[in-house]
Amino acid sequence: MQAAAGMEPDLPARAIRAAGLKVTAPRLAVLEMLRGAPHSSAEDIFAGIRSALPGTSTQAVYGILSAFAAAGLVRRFDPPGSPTRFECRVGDNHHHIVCVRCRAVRDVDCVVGQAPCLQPSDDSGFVVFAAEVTFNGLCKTCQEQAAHTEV
Amino acid sequence: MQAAAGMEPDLPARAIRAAGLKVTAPRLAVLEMLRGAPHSSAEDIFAGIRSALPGTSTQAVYGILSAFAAAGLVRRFDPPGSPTRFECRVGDNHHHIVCVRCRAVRDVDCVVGQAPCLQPSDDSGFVVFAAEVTFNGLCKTCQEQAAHTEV
DNA sequence: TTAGTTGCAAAGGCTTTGCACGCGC
DNA sequence: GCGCGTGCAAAGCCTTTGCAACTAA
Repeated sequence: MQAAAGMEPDLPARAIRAAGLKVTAPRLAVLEMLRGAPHSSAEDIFAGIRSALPGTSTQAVYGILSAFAAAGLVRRFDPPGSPTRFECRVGDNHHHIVCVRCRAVRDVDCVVGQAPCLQPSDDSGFVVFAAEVTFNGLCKTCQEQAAHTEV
Repeated sequence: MQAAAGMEPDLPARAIRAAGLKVTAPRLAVLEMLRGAPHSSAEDIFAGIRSALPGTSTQAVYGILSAFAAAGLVRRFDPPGSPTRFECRVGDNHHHIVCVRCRAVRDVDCVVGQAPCLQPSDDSGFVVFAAEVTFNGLCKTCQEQAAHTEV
């Protein structure tokens, strides 16, 4: 978000249009929210844009996110046991660490490099499009708290 | 765990008891069903054991599966967009290919070997317990059908 | 103008929770 | 006998669907 003179490139609007979708206020709000807060759930986004666009409903957010995901504008991510998250980073095949305690999500790049685990040892006739890697762990904060709890 | 004369080893019962859980008819049925049909959902299992144990309810199945998962007897697997699946294979870190069309699930071992992608490039202070790798693809059958449909 | 989007309402699927009865140990 | 596990009922959360009004193009 760089202030500029005259006409801004307005990246979000361009991205939406480039994806073949119409540019609307709710869509802009959703995309900008997602740029600022990756790994947001539909509910998070709804809460985040509610103040700016009071008329927008949860279902509208779901619809927008579905449209974005279908257009390849955002990527879905389903952490086990919590609602679907969305993020803007698409194209690069990064993965996620999820804290099993506080559900925090963090991006990580795979050790292997560009195309990480895209090659299963035995494809069994499957054609593989993409690989989702989810690391389950404990974030730093939760490690400390868990040490105190001492289960 | 060697087969013995006279008394059957009764693996499922032993496994349940070894996990510190009481052995009951529904639990045996669930575990045996899972041995024969890996990647079953709670609903699948419910349907599978209903004939043998008509009194067992869906909620009971959920409870049993939760207890098994907590005891490390079974492993949960959440394919994006479909209900949670369960499987008996635990300990070995195998992964899954999911057909995006028919939702079929297949086990695969990772290319890397024993501890596949357990080492994220940047752990950010996280302690990683496990890595879930999910390959999204198209199974052989769906490939052929998709070729005809020709989207 | 025209097609795509939004708003509103409602339903749907999957899963969890609460409490009394029953069974394994 | 004791305590865990089950059965039954109900609610909960997340998400999708349907239709009318609206707005971007």
